[in-house]
Amino acid sequence: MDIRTLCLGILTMRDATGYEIKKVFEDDLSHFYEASFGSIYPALNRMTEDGWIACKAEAQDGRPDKKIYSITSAGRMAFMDALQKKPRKDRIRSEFLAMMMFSDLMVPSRIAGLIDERLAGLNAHLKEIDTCMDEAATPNVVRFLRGFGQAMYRAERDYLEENRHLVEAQALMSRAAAD
Amino acid sequence: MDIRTLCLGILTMRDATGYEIKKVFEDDLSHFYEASFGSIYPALNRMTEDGWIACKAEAQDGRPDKKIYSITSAGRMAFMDALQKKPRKDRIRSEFLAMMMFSDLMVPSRIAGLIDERLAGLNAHLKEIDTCMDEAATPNVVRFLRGFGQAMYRAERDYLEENRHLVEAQALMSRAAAD
DNA sequence: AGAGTCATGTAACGCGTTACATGATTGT
DNA sequence: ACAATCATGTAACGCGTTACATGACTCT
Repeated sequence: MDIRTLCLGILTMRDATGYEIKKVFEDDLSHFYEASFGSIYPALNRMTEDGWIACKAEAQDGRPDKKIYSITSAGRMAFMDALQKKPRKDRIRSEFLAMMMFSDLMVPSRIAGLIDERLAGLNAHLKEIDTCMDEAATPNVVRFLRGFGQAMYRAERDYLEENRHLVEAQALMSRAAAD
Repeated sequence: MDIRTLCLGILTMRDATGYEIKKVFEDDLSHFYEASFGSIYPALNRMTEDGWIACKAEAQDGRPDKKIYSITSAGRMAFMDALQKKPRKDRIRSEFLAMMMFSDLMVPSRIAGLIDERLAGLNAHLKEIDTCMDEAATPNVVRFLRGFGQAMYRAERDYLEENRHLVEAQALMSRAAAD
């Protein structure tokens, strides 16, 4: 499921511009996917060529024409096919954890700083989810996805708080051994 | 932190061949990073050119020469620099969750099947971690990383078990409304 | 005054996956 | 017999990021 296919999926839900699709990525998918304009706009152009989506341009003053995309029946079929394929393994890439692996090459204050920043980020995410979870009118699916993010962030926060000593103590021991 | 830099980091811990580096990715980093030979071997070649690592070839019979890489002082400095940069945001890409977003386009049995498979995968991961967590002689850092994976897998399992109804019920309701 | 929102795009570039190529040895 | 382990690599290709280009309107 590349960005292209995901854009197509979003267009099964409603007509949208590239700009609006980006917002769906930010609002609903941000915890487990991201996409930049540099990938969204070319994706839309290509799918238009392929006949999977159609585009109506709306003139605006002082801004580029607004291009409202809608899915075609060929596009809808293509997306249904994509939903029948088995999802591939998650791709995760965490530089934070990769750095933790080398904690014995860092001074303790650096390790602590990294973990503190990470926790701050997690708490910020959680706060943000909390504020938008209250809103009624949120579809169940979006609730499910947001709740998923929430559960993961909480689990990570709890784990870090309880286990940071494993990397922080390790650094102290390596330094002690070096003396 | 690209694959190249991570290979360099692994070589701060011990000399290794490309093949062995791949195993470190599989054993210690698999929960939040992955790398294929197609990225590891070119990375090693390039870092050799750059003078960050050095290579000793060992002849073998019936197999390609074993190339044992070791980090140079220039390489060690480069890696220390990398550890001072602030880690970039995690990159996550979950096709499973992306598909869940479109649960109302799938028949209930398909949704249930996807979730069941996902749970099976999570349980398999957890089982695997359980078996290798017992081993003494596992460094604290590796414990920390494995424990991290464990905590995440458990959190996801629990979340899915408790909240799958949100996507499964949604599908039923959409279908009911369509009747 | 400055940040943020709306709105589209292109071009270069790097990164990494995938598939291919080779082939002996060891374990089930 | 068959799969897995050991061991290295290349080439094509796609995907996506990043930076750049443009510019008005609105909120603080």
